[in-house]
Amino acid sequence: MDTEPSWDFYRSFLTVLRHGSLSAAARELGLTQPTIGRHIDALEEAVGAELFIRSSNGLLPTDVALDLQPYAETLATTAAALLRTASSRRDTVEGTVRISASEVMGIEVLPPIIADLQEAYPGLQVELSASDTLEDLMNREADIAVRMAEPQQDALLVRRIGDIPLGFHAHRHYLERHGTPQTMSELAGHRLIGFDRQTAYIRMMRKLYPLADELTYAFRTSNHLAHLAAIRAGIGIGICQTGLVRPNPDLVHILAEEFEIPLGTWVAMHESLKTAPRCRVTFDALVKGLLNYIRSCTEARV
Amino acid sequence: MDTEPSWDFYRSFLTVLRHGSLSAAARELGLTQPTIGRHIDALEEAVGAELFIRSSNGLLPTDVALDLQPYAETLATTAAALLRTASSRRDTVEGTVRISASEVMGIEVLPPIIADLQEAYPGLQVELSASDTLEDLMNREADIAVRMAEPQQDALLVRRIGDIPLGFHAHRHYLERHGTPQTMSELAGHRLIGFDRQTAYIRMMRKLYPLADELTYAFRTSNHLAHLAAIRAGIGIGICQTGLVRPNPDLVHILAEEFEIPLGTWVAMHESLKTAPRCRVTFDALVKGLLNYIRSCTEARV
DNA sequence: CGGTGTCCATATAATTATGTATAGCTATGC
DNA sequence: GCATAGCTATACATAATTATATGGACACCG
Repeated sequence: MDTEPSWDFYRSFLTVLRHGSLSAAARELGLTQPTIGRHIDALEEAVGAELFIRSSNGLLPTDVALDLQPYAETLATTAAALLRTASSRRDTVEGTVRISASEVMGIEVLPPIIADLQEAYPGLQVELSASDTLEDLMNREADIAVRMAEPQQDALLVRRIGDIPLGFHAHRHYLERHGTPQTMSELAGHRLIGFDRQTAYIRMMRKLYPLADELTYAFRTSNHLAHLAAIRAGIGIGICQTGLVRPNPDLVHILAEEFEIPLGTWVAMHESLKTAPRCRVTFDALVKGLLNYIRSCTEARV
Repeated sequence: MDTEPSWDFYRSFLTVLRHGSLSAAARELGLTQPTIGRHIDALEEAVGAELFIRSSNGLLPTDVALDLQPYAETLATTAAALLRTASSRRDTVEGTVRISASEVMGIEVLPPIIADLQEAYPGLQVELSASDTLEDLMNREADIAVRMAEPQQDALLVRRIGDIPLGFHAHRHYLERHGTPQTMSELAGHRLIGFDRQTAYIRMMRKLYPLADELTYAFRTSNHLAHLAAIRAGIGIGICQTGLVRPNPDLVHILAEEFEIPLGTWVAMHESLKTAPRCRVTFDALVKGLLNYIRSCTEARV
């Protein structure tokens, strides 16, 4: 180990890995293709291993390169987190805050909450990662996360919001054509919208309502947004948050008395961010907004 | 945010933070003081905040700089981990593996195990971090850790080794002068070696043997090695691993029947490292070596 | 089959970053 | 009170890195 390679080489390495070519990586980083090529050469020289197999239509990563990718990704997220923290003034609510949430929450529930937040703090920029893959708060991939399962890590500031009620819903058009089931067992004859793969709360449902195992589904998707869209399109009967359909009078909550799954909700952020004003106010706004949202879900049922 | 700052600036920033001066950082990195100074200038420019207060005898970090330090430390450990992984050949046992262990384990127990390991694999370099502050396996601060508490994280490959027995020990010279206690209550009149602060197994001891609360101590230290040295020097009666005193016939295990605390022991590494040969063999060697060590502790009692 | 767009590799020129040398400041010790 | 040793800031020459320009390889398509 002669001398440590420039950390910029890691950035070039990761960008090539992501884009699959020197040229594309160069465009991404605002550099030129020969420069990126030299970086990769230098890194290969430094570690004594071939990282890419070059061809005239791109670079193919070797196994070694793939082994290194997670480290390089961590470097990138950490550098981004550092920059976020540094660029926000310490005494005012400014800068960027990165929120992680599930697709459904990020698209259906959070936008109005974030709108209010930004109304109050115009200097605050919000980066929303709406994805069902968990981002790690410990590695600072996100500053704040909305989670549907209790975060286990120490060093996290966690606030439990409550339970979002899930229930069966369908479009009025569908019910007019197929009738409205009055009991769980009547579901059997209906066009049901189901999930592709097992998630935590699907397993919970199967346990609480064993009937679910015997139902047949007309439409299945692993994407919760697609599931919701199917309900809204009148494809059939599906499960979603009761609060999501309330604004639309054409969507009907059915079997409200017979069936409900509570979906626990938490907001979490890293302990050390609680002194950063931009995180503090965002955390508080999410807590307040989600409490309101849950209240609205419950009111809808009455 | 015009263009992202060079990642090398973060390295310079961290080094200045650690050493407190541009000159010292420059020596550390093999660069020169003006270069480091320019890096800091550029980083301050990029983030729009003052990071250090310059004076003629060094640089004093601002609060902003201190906020950023943990991120920079993460960058450094990640870069080091990347380099460790990259520099080890994938098909052979070569390269550097970093082990984290407590001071006592790292100094008293592990060296012979590591010696055997390196006998078998001459190409393997071992970096031992013997410290009682936990290093985080998730952040790759270490590749493998020997822990006296069960690691809780997912994504860790954890192997429980068993219990290392702790007991009261004293030097023969001490016992000749002060007598050998035959019961727990006889400890009251003795010169005892105690701990400064509460650790997990001290709390456990107080629960199992409430007597401990009433004892008075002739010598206290929070450093386990110093505790052990005190026993070896004949200062009095103290607690240590039974296996540590066996090679020395002058050290006597007392109250063996009346008192024993089991110290649970685990070896852990990140799941993703199990395919890296250098980590795999080190993990296995630690497990095997520690199992042997525990066996030797137990035999010593008979 | 030739045109077009993509890619990488290489040589050369322009730019940038770096090292050297030096001056100025502060603390410490004799 | 002066000498020494530590530090930072600046000016300038140099070395290193970068961009530019070009050539060759491969795939796609009419």
